[in-house]
Amino acid sequence: MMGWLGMHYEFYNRSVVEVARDLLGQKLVVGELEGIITETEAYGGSDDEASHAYRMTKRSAIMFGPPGYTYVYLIYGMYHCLNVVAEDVGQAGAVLIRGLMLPGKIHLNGPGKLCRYLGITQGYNGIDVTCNESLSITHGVPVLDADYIATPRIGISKAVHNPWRFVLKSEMNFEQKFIS
DNA sequence: CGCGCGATTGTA
DNA sequence: ACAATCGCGCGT
Repeated sequence: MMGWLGMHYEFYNRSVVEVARDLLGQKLVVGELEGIITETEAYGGSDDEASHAYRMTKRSAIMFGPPGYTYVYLIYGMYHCLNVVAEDVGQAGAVLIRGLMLPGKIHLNGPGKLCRYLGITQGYNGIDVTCNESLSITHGVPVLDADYIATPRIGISKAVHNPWRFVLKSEMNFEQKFIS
């Protein structure tokens, strides 16, 4: 395919923590909607108790498969979460997309709100984002080391200390406007 | 086959 | 703080 600006297989075929970090600033395109990824989290395999792929199950099997595929799951019976599989085949890993900045400064903070706005449901599970029309990830804005922070992951009860959540600093400022 | 819980969010 | 809401995973 000529003129394809999307991230390639090799981009996702790396350490899931690196992929999570490097997805910051990239552009997520879903149908007619698009936005810059502002927040991610890395989830691993048998070494990560907080991950669905801590053990291989029917649901988490896709996290063991080839990188670059979507992993969409239902959480709390009412919200969906969008992930992109990382690491090589046989090595589990996926990046949770937690924040998106749309044109017009519309900020989707939170994985559930993000999927609800974009219309992402279970039908988006198992899509190869490196060659798909309805959902793709392309080059966005440059992100320097000084532009993001790493923190512990949100909403988990195990492996709580791993600093595998990545947030663009501009989003941190954005969030802080709503405190107090 | 039954049961508890979760990578969340909006409301009180 | 807490309810909403349901499919998955694990134990029986």
